[in-house]
Amino acid sequence: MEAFTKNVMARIREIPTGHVATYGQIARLAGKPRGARQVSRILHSMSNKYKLPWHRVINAKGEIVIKDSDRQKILLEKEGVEINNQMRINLKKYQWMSEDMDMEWMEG
DNA sequence: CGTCTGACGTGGT
DNA sequence: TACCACGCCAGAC
Repeated sequence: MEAFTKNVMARIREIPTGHVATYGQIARLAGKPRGARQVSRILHSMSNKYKLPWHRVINAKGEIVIKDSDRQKILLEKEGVEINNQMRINLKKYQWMSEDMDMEWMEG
């Protein structure tokens, strides 16, 4: 298994309950800014085996895009994350602000 | 090895 | 805001 893959799993475990992170965010934290797709692959193949909080990872638009979206929606709602009918989450409100993103909210 | 496949991101329209 | 095209790169085969 690649070091990157291990990093990704470690980062996913750091996502706090009640918050979400995007695939790209996890990829950056794990050292590969362009590795978002790999994060999705890792989730798909390892989340079961390694018991990862896979439901806390969504795309950059704040949407749940997987087939089993209802399952993910339920898991997130149990943690207090609001999701609308379009399977969308308010990232401003629920995104996990990890160390590499401390400039995000300075734009205004 | 070479080729294909995504639970994605970004920039252009 | 929504949609499209293209780049990305670890695994499966």
